[in-house]
Amino acid sequence: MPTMTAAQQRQQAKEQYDAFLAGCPSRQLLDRISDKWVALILAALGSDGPHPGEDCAGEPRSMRYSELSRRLAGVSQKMLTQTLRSLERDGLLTRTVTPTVPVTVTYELTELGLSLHETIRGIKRWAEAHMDEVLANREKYDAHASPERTTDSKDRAAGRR
Amino acid sequence: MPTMTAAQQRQQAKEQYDAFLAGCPSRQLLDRISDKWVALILAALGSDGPHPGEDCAGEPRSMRYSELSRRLAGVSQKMLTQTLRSLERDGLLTRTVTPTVPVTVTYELTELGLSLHETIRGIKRWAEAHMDEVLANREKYDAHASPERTTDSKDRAAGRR
DNA sequence: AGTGCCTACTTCCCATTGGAGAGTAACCCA
DNA sequence: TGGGTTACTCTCCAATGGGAAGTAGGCACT
Repeated sequence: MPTMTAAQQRQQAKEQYDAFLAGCPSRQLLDRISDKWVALILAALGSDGPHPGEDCAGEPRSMRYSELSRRLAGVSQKMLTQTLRSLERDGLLTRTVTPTVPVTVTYELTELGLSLHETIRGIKRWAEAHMDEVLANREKYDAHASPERTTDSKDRAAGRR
Repeated sequence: MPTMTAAQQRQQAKEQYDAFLAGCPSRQLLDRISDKWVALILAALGSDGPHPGEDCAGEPRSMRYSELSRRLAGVSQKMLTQTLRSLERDGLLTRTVTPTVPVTVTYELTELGLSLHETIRGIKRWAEAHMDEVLANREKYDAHASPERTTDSKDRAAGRR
């Protein structure tokens, strides 16, 4: 068996942490929320204008599947269905089927979903306020990293442990 | 040739939207933030206690690679490195290399990263406040969906298979 | 009656993503 | 000189997600 001392520690720490993770619902939710499309669907149903200028139209309303599909056109139908189902499962939105001429399925935020939407709006605001800053940093980083590697040669005098 | 009228509309809408997406930095940032590990790294560097009880230890501090790796043990080394790099690129944290005996690399939130962390903390709070509710909804949904399909008789018109 | 199109999915296929784990460079200690 | 450290990097492989096509129920038109 190959010796492992540091790796062992790491493994141990990991198992402890994993156990903690399994029991930590806030972490589970964080993962759920961190889904790429959840935020967009919430934003759409919460009636945030998709345009950065208008922060929010304010009134959340129900939308049909096709309407959502149009609004978040980047999403595949598969993902849209999947995400909507999981959000319904979590009680963040309701799915209503009306047997009209062509079936009509509408989705609407619940109170719970609405409260999450409010929270997420904070992130949207942050993004709008700081995106140019981030973009600038990104460009600077790319420009600097290409010619010379990330190698900083300035701190060369420190031999301690 | 196969005719497509509704599909055509959809495609058109999609292209319009995609064009919009490309030009919308807030959306780009949303995607970046929605990364599974970004929030966790920010939380770690922002010194949120990993335990749900203690909301936040308050003072953000710099951490070494190995320390982060231990703290977010669920993350693979690859992902950790990758995510840290992208966050550095965006100017959300700084990476400092000290050529000690074994190299020491420390990561620290910038002011920008700190402000984002504050925003994300709101989500953490939401998760902690509502997770039990979500969990309850989820169970109810699963319990109801298992014996009979989601089919509420009128769902039948929706055409599932 | 038959053809065609509608909505809201579902299914198949394949490219990309992410995890596990081993390997690497530079350096010290015994 | 061999082992051990940190912070990565690389390779292999399974899972995820997108694109496109298929499907079910049903009306409208001919």
